Amino acid sequence: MDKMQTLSKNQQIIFDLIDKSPEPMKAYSILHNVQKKGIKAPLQVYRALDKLVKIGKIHKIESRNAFIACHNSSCQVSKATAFSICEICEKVTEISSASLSKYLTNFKDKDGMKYSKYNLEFFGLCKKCR
Amino acid sequence: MDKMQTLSKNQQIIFDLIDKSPEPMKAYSILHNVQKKGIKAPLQVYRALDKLVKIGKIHKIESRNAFIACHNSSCQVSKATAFSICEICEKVTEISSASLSKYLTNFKDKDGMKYSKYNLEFFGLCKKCR
DNA sequence: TACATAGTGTTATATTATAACAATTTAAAT
DNA sequence: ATTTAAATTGTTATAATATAACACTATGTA
Ligand SMILES: [Zn+2]
Ligand SMILES: [Zn+2]
Ligand SMILES: [Zn+2]
Ligand SMILES: [Zn+2]
Repeated sequence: MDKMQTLSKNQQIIFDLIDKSPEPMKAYSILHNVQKKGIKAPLQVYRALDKLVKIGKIHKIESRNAFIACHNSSCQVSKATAFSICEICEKVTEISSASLSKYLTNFKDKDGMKYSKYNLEFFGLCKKCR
Repeated sequence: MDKMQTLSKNQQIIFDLIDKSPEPMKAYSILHNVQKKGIKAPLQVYRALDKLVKIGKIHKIESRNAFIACHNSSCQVSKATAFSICEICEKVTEISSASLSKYLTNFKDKDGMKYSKYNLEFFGLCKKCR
């Protein structure tokens, strides 16, 4: 099912950085970190981010304007994403729950409408911060 | 349960504008619309927006950086929000589903952790756009 | 009154993201 | 192999979103 994607040079550099990061990274922090590798302009970063999001290698944490690598093969190329976010230390974890994704994928609103995509962000305190 | 909140002058002006709008409003569009009422600076808008979000009178649509009035008394002061977003016309509707909110409010992750807050955004095509 | 809390007005600045244009690389199709 | 289309890159400039810092004013409450 997963079509193998060959990343371009910039895409690979930026994906590797995000993938190694223990926390979500912001675009300009990414830029700062890849300037030594020749990526000099915001647009170069944003273009790679757009593509990486599109193919599901990373996700955007909308409430934080930050990006994390996907470690959940079942998240259907960014069509169904769920995260937990600690409001103190800002730790973000991708939630991988079959029952949750089943519930949301099948959810219908009052008019019987089903949706093609969703993003869910939970907030609370992580283990450490409680 | 709902404690009556008296809005300040700026808060009331900005809430009224958002409440009357048929679509989510962006901060600088709000600014533009209230300048004739004496609100001249972005910060005045953002401060009012922060407070209105905090007390649950409006919600922020994170994926769009836009704000809509809450019309759902059951959304527990912005602790549990769900929206449907049309990817063509950008129409946004607040979802009011007891079963959905029950499911998400009670959701526990793998470590048995419950969360104090969530925000869910569904994407698809609205009736008109299909 | 005295005090604390919330709100206001203002200027400046930080952060996040896209427009526009020219060139190059890559992948397919003939 | 040559042509063609699509994707990617590099670059400068600019748009859009959001906060810092400071001085002052209004409001609630002990
Ligand atoms: Zn994922
Ligand atoms: Zn934490
Ligand atoms: Zn609401
Ligand atoms: Zn629509």
